Amino acid sequence: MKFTPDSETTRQAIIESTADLFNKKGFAGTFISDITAATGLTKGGIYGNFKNKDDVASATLDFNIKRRAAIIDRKINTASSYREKLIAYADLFSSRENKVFAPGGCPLMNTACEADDTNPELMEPVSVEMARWKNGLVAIINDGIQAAEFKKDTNAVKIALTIIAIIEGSVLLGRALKSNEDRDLVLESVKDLIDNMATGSV
Amino acid sequence: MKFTPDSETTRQAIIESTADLFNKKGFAGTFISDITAATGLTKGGIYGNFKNKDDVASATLDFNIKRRAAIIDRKINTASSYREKLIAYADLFSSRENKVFAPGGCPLMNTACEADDTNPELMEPVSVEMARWKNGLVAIINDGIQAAEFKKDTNAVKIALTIIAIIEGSVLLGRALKSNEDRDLVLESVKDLIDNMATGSV
DNA sequence: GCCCAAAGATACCTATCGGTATCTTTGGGC
DNA sequence: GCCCAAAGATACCGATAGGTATCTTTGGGC
Repeated sequence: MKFTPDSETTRQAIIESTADLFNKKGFAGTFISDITAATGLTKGGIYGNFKNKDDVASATLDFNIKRRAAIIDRKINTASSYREKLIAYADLFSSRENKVFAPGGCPLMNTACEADDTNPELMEPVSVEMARWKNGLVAIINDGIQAAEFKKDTNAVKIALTIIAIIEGSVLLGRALKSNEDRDLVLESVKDLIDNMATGSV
Repeated sequence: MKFTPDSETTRQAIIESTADLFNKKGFAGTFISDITAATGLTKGGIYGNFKNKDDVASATLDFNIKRRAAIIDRKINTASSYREKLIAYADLFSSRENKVFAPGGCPLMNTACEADDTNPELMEPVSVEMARWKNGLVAIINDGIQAAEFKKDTNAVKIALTIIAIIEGSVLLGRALKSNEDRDLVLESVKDLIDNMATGSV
């Protein structure tokens, strides 16, 4: 049976009800039987809408990445100053808000860890999104420098990467130490970092 | 056939030749066939020395964690001042030295990402080691405060966690962005963090 | 050099993996 | 209300997963 994507709504339903699965259990740890169980469909239903398991996995990863990005972008856009935009990042990932990720944690980190040495196809969108994240932060920082919110001698790329590192690191720490307090404490360092490059600070 | 651990040297050989495998491909992604291929043994040889795949995986994880800790501890102990000890951390994880991890990256991060929602047994040693890492850093910082190397108002736990976060984040960034430059740039922030809490700085 | 315990090889088992071929249902156009 | 395309269910496939039972080799004690 040649693969022809027919029912776009079913396809979307499969993606949505499988997004958490792949994020939690990973690519190798998620089986077609998990997918049929989660969707209530049978193999026929899955393979009528996707070429194979890889295909479901990439669609799902794409969905998780886009959802994450949308949540972040929405919040960032409401902030007025560049400083606030950066602060918003730290808040967004705190245990209080905690709605950036699908259950299972950051899809970028999860996929990077698993696919890195095994699945370049799955790794590619992660690299692309990570670069987008970095560039977005760099742009905010550079704009903030232009607007005299941040010091002129700020290394935008270094700060941008460090913010990402602290955020992702906080997610890892929170999970490994099973501690929201530790996670939130780390995220305060993002604010310190921003305060340090703000004009007016020493 | 009841399991009795017989040949300690074979057992160790299996662990050593499988350590990289599990770290790269993960628990679900590594098969018994991979283990026999890597060791040159047959199933009989494996199952004579290990109860099951879980057993090989935990032994391997334990090995990777201990190896990582040994490399770190050795280097930290050579540093004379507390400040140098902390600086040594950042250097240790830079792309120049790069010998902390088994191929496949940080076993703590890798295992945390995969096992977190699926395998509490495998997750446990990760939590233990992460706590040990945190406590070790906190101790160094507190000692440094006592020795007047660091400011009195330093939040030791926060700095310790942030150092870990930046280090682990740098590993993730390096892999996702396929960039050693970015990875090393992030690690400079660890030094900045230390400089900021050093007495003598503003 | 014989003997025997134990390490490891061989052969085999069941379950389930990803995937496919075919049958059945269903709902919109006429 | 009949017809038909297409969505999805059923039934099946070979390969291989993890694991076990049994055979074979081997080296140390005597």
